[in-house]
Amino acid sequence: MTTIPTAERIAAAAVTHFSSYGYDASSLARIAEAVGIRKASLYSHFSCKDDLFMRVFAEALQAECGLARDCFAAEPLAALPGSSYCASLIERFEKSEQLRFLLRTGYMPPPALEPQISAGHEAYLAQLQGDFAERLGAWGRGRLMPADIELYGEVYLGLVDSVQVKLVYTDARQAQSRLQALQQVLQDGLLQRSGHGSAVHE
Amino acid sequence: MTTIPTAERIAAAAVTHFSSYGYDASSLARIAEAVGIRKASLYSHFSCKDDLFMRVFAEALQAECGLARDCFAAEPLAALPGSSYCASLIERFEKSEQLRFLLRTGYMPPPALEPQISAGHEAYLAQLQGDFAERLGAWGRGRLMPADIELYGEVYLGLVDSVQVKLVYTDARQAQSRLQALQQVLQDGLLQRSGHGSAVHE
Amino acid sequence: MTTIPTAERIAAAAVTHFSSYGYDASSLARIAEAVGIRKASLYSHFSCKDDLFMRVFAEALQAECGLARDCFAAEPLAALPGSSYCASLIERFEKSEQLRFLLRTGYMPPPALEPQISAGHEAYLAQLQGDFAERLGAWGRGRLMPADIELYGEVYLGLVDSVQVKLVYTDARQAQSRLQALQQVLQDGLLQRSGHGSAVHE
Amino acid sequence: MTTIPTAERIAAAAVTHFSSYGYDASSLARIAEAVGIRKASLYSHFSCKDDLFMRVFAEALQAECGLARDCFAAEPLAALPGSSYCASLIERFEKSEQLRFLLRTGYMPPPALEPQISAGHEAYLAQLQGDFAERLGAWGRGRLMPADIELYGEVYLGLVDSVQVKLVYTDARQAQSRLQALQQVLQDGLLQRSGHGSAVHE
DNA sequence: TATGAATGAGGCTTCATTCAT
DNA sequence: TATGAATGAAGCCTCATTCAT
Repeated sequence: MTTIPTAERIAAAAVTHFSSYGYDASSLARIAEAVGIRKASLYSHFSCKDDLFMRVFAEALQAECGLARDCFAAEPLAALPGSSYCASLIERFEKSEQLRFLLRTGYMPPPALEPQISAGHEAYLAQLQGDFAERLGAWGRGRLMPADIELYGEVYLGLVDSVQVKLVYTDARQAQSRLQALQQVLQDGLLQRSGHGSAVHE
Repeated sequence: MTTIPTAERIAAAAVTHFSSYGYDASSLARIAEAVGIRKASLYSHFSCKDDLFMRVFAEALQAECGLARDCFAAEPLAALPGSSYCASLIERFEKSEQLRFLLRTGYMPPPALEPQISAGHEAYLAQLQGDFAERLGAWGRGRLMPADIELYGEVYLGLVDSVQVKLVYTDARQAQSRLQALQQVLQDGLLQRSGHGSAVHE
Repeated sequence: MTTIPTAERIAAAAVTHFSSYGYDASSLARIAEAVGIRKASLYSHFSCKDDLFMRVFAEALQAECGLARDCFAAEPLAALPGSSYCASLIERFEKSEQLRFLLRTGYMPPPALEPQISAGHEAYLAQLQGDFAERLGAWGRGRLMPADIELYGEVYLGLVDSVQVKLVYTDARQAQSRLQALQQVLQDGLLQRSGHGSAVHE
Repeated sequence: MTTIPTAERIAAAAVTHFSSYGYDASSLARIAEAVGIRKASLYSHFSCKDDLFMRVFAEALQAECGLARDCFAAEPLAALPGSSYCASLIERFEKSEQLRFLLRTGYMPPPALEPQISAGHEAYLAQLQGDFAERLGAWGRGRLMPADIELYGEVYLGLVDSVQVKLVYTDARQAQSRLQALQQVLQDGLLQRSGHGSAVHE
């Protein structure tokens, strides 16, 4: 029987609120209420609202980076590179408050925190691109030129953004059909460039 | 010598503030100050903050829909369908407060206004998809199957989302390279499906 | 086909609002809205809120005084003095916005208007007492002493206040039963003092 | 040396203001000022203006009910039933802010609070009537019929209302003469009905 | 007579934060 | 670690009133 540390419960409540209402419309009073403590008690764990926000952001980002890495690592060589992670995104979106928080508050962070948020986001995207490139290299078995790898890396990031937008805007179902469409075109292009005949299927 | 009506000046200031700080962090006091009137005077023109927000949103959306339509209408038949509009997006983003407002506040609208915002956004996307499909049909000269048109319509929306995200997140330069990458793949696919040889260029 | 002058329509709307919400909670904006004109137009008819209030108050008071006078004048000599007016109060209360206004805003007038309101109210009560005394003299056919007439005049005002309070607080039905109880006792006393035997009825 | 808790000082200031100006014309800013704290500090003790109002109302009502009960309990059996409480009302009115608040804000409570206010008021009246009836039974030594007791209960409430109205409207002196007049008639009636000869005095 | 626009004052309420306990 | 109380700043909005048209 372990009790969850207060700081963690605060972070969890914060994720929920920031994700639902954004930074400005989330009030420390309501977060405290959700945790079941008084407003002033928050300051025993976090120095200010920004601190709380940045900690949950960093946590969520790190978690996402870890999951992404795992997805890429576990992906079969023959699979369309990066497809596991996209599937994972869609699958997790409705279950994971943390993921929703990450995607929703990436847009329009409080101006004061923008630099750190952006830096974190870029690191995440860089990792994705790197993982994808590595995977793509293996998938292409040397038949893809560096320029192709770079091109498709960019395309892959666009695909991820697009899926994320669809998740945030609408829902998992529509994100799924968008993913399929984009992956179809991505795959067609890759097969063509990697010298496969047009008859080769996924 | 015409003077700009106060209501329009308010709307303009509102677009600036909402675009820069978001709905919650934009205060009517500062908007009034930017216009050069007193806070209470706003209420001679708008019934409340939400009303002001929705009006500038509707205006921005309508303007964007009009510009999109114009782009598609003026696009050469041989051009990659929808490329004019994407170019227009990137070109206008840094100049047009209204466009920035539209893209930035599409994400995380105030919960109370979410339904109307979403409805507007969906209409915009539907128009884009319709215009693209029509253009694509003409471009393909009957060699594209309906399923292809549908597939690439979805892909085109993904491309637009992706470019918009890149604009909002980072800047026009990165949005431009992403656009090029995605258009490259889009074009490759279209050429292949429409039976053009690989030598055929846009 | 005659049109009702705007000033009268304003007064009518004002009576409704003041009666329902009191002076402070009644806003000129909503009164204007009820009339179907703009707020500023009110000032073409009344110089300020207090002026409007005092005019409808004076009107209501005058109307009530007139009705009271009529009630007393038309009352059969044998009737319990003042009973007609009390019956009239109860009967009119639910139909007459003006009466409700008078009774409700008599209590707690805006401090600035208190002197005038009080003066008006006292004049109304004085008239009631005078009319009652005259009627009572006739009813008693000289068998009541001046001290009795004075005593019962006070009692009658108490009865009226009490009925009015019951109307304002609760409803006509309860005001009716209170009236009956008080009149019973009033009558018993009068009969006794005027030397009637206990068999004499109203 | 005990310090008065802030919440109580707020309540006291609120009673003063509500009693003097009514609900709408009383501002939290001025109440806070009277207490010597900042406006925002009020919210450490009361959740909103209505909450503050209802709390002081409940307190005042409870106090009044207690005092009424005490008056009836301490009243000599031979005294005119309920006369002690009426005397107490008149005596306290000018000294007790709480009593003035209760009587003044019973009329025209803020519409949103009307139900609770009314319920409280009715409970108070019911208690009065009950206490009076019990006292009257003892006073009559079995010579009063139940119908008489009921009749005079209603009359007593009318008497109380009438005295309260006179207190609120005018002053203690006039309330006193009204009380005397009404009590005279009440007593006359009771003596007659309880079979006392006309020579029996109070 | 009517009104659109403007305004100073002020309404209630919430905010993040501090501090003594 | 937790909290009750306090607070300055700021939030949105409504008020009665004025004035030029």
